[in-house]
Amino acid sequence: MKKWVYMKNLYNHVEIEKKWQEKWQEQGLYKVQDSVSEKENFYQLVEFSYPSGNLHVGHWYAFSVPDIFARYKRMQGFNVLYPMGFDAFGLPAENAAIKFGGDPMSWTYKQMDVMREQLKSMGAMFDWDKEIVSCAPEYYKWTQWMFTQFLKKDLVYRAVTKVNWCPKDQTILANEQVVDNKCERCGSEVIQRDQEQWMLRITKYADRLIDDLDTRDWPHAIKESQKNWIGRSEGSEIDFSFTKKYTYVLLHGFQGSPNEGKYAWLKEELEKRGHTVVCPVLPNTNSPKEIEQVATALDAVAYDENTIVWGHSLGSVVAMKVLEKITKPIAGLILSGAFCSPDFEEDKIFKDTFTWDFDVKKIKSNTGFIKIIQDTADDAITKKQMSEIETLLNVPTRFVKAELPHFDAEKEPELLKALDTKITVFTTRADTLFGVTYVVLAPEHALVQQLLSQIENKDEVLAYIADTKKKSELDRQQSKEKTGVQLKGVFVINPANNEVVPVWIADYVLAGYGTGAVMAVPMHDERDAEFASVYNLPVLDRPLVDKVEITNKVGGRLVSTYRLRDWGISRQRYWGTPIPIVYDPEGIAHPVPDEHLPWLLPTDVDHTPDGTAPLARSKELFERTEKIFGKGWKPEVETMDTFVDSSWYFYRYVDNKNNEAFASPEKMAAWMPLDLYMGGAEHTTMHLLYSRFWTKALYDIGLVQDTEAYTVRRNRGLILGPDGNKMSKSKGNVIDPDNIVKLLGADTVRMYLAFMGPYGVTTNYPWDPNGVVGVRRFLERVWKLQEKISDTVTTETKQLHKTIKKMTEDIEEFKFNTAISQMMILTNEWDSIENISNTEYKTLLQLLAPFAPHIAEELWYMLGNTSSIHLESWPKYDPTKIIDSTMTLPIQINGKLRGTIEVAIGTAKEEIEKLALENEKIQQYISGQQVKKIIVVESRVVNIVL
RNA sequence: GCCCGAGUGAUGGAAUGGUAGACAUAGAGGACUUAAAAUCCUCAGACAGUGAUGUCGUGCGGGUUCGAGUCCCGCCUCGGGCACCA
Repeated sequence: MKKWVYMKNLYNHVEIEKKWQEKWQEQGLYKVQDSVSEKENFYQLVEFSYPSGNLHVGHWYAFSVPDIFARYKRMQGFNVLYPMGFDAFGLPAENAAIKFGGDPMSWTYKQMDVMREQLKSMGAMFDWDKEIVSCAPEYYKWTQWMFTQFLKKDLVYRAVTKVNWCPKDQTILANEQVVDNKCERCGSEVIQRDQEQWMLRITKYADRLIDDLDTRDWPHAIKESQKNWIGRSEGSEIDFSFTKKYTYVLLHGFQGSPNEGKYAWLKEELEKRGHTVVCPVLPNTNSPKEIEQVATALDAVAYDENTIVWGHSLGSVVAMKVLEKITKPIAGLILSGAFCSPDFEEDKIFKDTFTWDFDVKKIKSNTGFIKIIQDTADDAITKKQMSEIETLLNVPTRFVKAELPHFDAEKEPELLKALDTKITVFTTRADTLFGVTYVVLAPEHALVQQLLSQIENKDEVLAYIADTKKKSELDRQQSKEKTGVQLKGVFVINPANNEVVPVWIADYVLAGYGTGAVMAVPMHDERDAEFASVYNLPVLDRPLVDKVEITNKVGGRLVSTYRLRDWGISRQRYWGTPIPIVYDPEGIAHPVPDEHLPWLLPTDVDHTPDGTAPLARSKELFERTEKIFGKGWKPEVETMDTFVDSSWYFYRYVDNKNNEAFASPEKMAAWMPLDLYMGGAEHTTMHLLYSRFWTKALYDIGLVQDTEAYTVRRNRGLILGPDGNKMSKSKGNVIDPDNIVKLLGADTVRMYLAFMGPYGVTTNYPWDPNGVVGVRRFLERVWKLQEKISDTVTTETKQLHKTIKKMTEDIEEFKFNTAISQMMILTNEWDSIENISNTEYKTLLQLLAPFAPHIAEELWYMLGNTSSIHLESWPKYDPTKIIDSTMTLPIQINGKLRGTIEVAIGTAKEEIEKLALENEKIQQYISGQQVKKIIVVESRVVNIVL
């Protein structure tokens, strides 16, 4: 840009742009009404911005180029909403506040003030009355409200992520805090536990999120990567039962009997599977005594390594007492509806007839595995009791939903699942089932722990599991050599042909995908083949069968499995939307009722991160909770992922001041779904997927009318530095838009960004400091063309109408670059003619207005107009005026261009053929050769084939 | 490895299967100027030729077609996404 100096006298952009920005604001030129008679609404949106501070070229590209389209649509007669706001929660504000002092809130609001002024310098048609700010209580009130609505619809739940848990310290440990599977601080054995975290059930929508993509006018790339991300694979779950048969002892509870539905049903089901089942009648079931019940249970069977004991309710207490007494270890202990203290609301009759101390050491050493399974909606025992027994035995509880509370239904499939051990594999190749030569479990698979007592090479297996745990995710990904260990002594049966196959563990099988277990078919699967060759496992070439048929035949299930995981939204951070949950003294979570929303983010918090949730340090928050809900109530101290805030913001723009609802149905009906959503490609699998899920969830609850919130989506690319690299301070290639705007004007910057290449494709364009000057020159040319206006000229040039036509078509396709070049072609032509008419020039200004709103407005008023050019309509071309009378037709010989002829439009084919052949130059080429064929493509080409 | 997308002058980029390189930048020459900048005019894919003109030319190799930057097959390179996903 070194050679260019602007001519102050000719066109003073600084003055003009400032003047019009102020006037527009005074006039309220861009105020948007919800409906304007005879105008169709058009809602265009660009992803709102994080208030990071200075506006960079990327912001200009993101917001000012779409403004061209918004203005164009407005001139086309649409009532256009093109709003702006701030995605204001998030980590950078916390970090900045730490770095520069102060608190995240005042820092954020200060940044927003700066950015708002910078955004205004673009001359965009934002209606600032529509602004939204995601960190404002009046906004996050609705984020919280939606969360509680989702909670009611079971779209929110807790507890899925596996975390390291120290049962003594009652705390989550980071991987770094676990040494040799022991707590770094207290030395207790660390267990892997499903930590309760707030999760959103996005996987429930996996199918719809994939299937509805087909209805969208979105870039192919987005659809592909969302599909990829969700990762649906359709296949079968197939059960492989163990060769080993057990003797089950089923112990019923207080006032129970083996004849009750679930016991009888379980007995039948287990016997069907070849096991022996003993179901003793425990004496005096209405007034049970420990001594006689335990004695009866002990007499029921000879307890040995093939015995599995299941105790339900009080039966779980009996079971534990049995385990204290037996002399040699059994295979396993399963407890359901279990407790270890008589801490019931009313005194139970067995309170004093049982003893409530347990020899945990003895119990544990007398059994191969312990499983606890509890009903989330249990009404017989309390959460506290569940937590007590978990702590007592130091075994993670599996929470399930029973058919009836406390597993009191006739049939309880979850119980059968817990009792009947088998390996369930997921496969997309059920057709290869006959070729299975072994089965592989993920080392973390729960079954491995359960099988431990019967594994002959226990030490080797444990060592391998420990090794796997030591490896970081990265390590596991990097080393592709297959490793694994056979679980010696453990075999399963292939349900298709009853062949007995060995079971292995290997870290190439992932616990988090499918069922965490695979059937290995080395004949048809590369990884299985690799593994088989490392460990010399057999490879069987068996005929393929029909997937569906075989799945049904072996009692398997056709299922889809997904790569997509549920969305964990809990953040141990300060600057975010507080999760509107409070806990009662029993520790049960309750949503904060609507009347207490917004559930305010406390301000009395030292937000310096130290790994714990900063809100836990807020005195005010805890006092507020007790004051509203009562003594012993505690607030949730986590905040939400900021992607939650941005999952619904497009609904708020249409009704941003509503205190009664997140948006009124009328306003949503007026504007939603978005007609056009533009944004960065980086949001493809996060924001775009989350917000789609959010919309569908709102739709299912009946809060919105759309299953998809945006009709058309376009991604844009990046603006690179002049050297073709991503702009970064360290590379010294950062273009500061403020400087260029000062030097060349906002109009020039907007238009240059639009001129670089087509918008809406994810191509990255380097900023050319010289290129931007070309656009400035063009604007000056337009300015100077005023001098050529003459009242005596009334004819309109053909080129003008061609320009209108081409620009209209190009803008519709976001090809602003060719639209601009067409304007340049027009002005280049005008440069070479003497005079132009007033109306022609006015039309040019109208065409220019969306691109360069300030200069167009200035010139418009200079022509004597008294109302804004931005209230004008987009020009229409006259089709009769673009018809040429003659045209140049290329003549090819054998497809090679050899000359051109001028012909009148509408000349008959025969005549064109004749003219072509008569052409002097063409004659030279033909010179005596035989013309085989002449192809005349109307107003395109003539091809002579020799 | 798998799945997308893209390869056109010195550069950004134009081209419903029909005159490849519009428009713009950079470049060369000229006009204006004491001079420079700005502005205006002209040239400009490569090679050969004084020239008219010819040959070649859209990542590479094939193919379809009267005709291919564009469609098909096989590669190469770059960019993006996913990745031991069963």
